[in-house]
This record gives sequence, C-alpha cells and structure tokens, in this order.
Amino acid sequence: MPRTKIYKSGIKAAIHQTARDLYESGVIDRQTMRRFDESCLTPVHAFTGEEIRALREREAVSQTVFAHYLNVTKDSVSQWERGQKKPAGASLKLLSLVERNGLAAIA
Amino acid sequence: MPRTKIYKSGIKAAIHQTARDLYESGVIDRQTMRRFDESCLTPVHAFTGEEIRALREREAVSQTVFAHYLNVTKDSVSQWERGQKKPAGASLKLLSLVERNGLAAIA
DNA sequence: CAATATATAGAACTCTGTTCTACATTTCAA
DNA sequence: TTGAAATGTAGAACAGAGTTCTATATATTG
Repeated sequence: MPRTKIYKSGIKAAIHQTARDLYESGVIDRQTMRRFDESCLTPVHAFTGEEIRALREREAVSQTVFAHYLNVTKDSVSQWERGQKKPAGASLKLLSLVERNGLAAIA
Repeated sequence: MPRTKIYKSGIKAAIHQTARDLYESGVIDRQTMRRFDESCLTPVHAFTGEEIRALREREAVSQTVFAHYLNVTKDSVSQWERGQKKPAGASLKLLSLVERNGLAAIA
C-alpha cells in the first residue's frame, strides 16, 4: 500500500542538514526553511493504554526500564497502560519515536 | 579529558539489539539485561534557560519550530528559556537527545 | 521456602504545560 | 516607505500530567 519508499535512518538527518546549509547560504529563504522543518516531523498521535503496553512489550522491557528510557516514573507508565492517565506533549513525542524507530533510538 | 571514545550513532543500537538477542536466547539473565538497559541511557541533566536557548540557536530554529519538534507549545519554550518554567521528565529527555544528537535525531 | 522482580491500586500533592490576550521588535515583500 | 508576517516577551488562570507514598498481589528465581 505505501507508495513511498521508506529510507533507512540517516537519510532524514542528511536531508535536514542540507536544507539548513541551503538556508544559511541564502539559497532558500527562512519561510521555506520553516515550512520544511514543520513538514518533515514524525507524526505524533494519541496512544491508548493497549497500544502503549503493546509497544513496551514489543521492546521486551519492564515498565521500570521503559520508564527510565523516557525519564518518567514507573508509576506513570503503569497509569498510561491502564488508561488512568494520558501521555501528552513531550511524552507523546517520545512514544512516537519509540514506535517508529525503536527504544534504541532514544537510548 | 574524555578517556572513553565516543562512537558514532548506530553502534549503540547494534549493541542493544545484541544484548536483547542474548537475553532472549537465554545467554544472559533478566537481571543482567535490566542492568544493562539502565546503564547505557544518555544521561539526563537539568537545563538552564541559557542552555536551552543556546541549544535552540545552535540548531538554528525559531522557538515555534523548536516547540514543534518537541511536541510542546511555543510558549513553553519561551518560558523555559526565560527561566520561568523548568522542563522535566520527558521534556528533559528530549532536550538531552537534541543536545547530544541534534534536532534531526528526534525528527 | 524466601527473596526479588513485576505490576496494580489509590490518594494527595506539585507544578509543568496549555491557553489566552496583549504588545514590541524585526523581517521582508509590495 | 509602508504594511503584513514572523518572532519573542509578558502575565495570569487553569487543567491535568507526573510525582510520591504506601499497600497489596503475583510470579519468578535462587
């Protein structure tokens, strides 16, 4: 179904650096650079407790270890998974990164 | 000053995957795996407003764009930089990742 | 069996992060 | 030059995330 080829990690960083270089040398203007910046972020979406648990188990770590990776408490992870609290902001971003790139991406 | 050589990104992920494989095949026990997990995380430290601003300017983006990367509001970034609010938890983790690996690492 | 690791439970509390409005400055295109 | 857009500051009110504490239950392991 996906028409767009998924490139390996590193590509994104390279493209980004190139865009920044173009901006700094005046080839592209600030607005273009800004739109580029905002358009190539990994999409952040809401997570259900089930999804968070599945994600953690996919990475084969305990709640405690998972919590250490995200720099939050184990209790928070437990509450997320049970739907008692819902992660937001930076927590959501980290979960999205783990979902897409794995735990090692934020080690 | 640093005695330990800093390896390029990718190495960490590889080591991690290897450790997990060893664990899953029963070569190392769960406790060892856990200690390994907790010992190889990027250290998370507090940031002053100055440091956050310097970090953002190093990445050459506006507060708005920086905020988009972290999935927080531009106001939060502004308040961090002025010392009015102090990032914690997942926000701190993201800042540490940016500090060490650059903005592209969390794109 | 005893000790440890893991996960749940709930309650009280702190304070981040959000939201809103307003305003000053700078940048850039018309 | 003029006006629109981008950027950053400011403060206040608010919701709720994240912390902390204690207690309990289960499963695993030595």
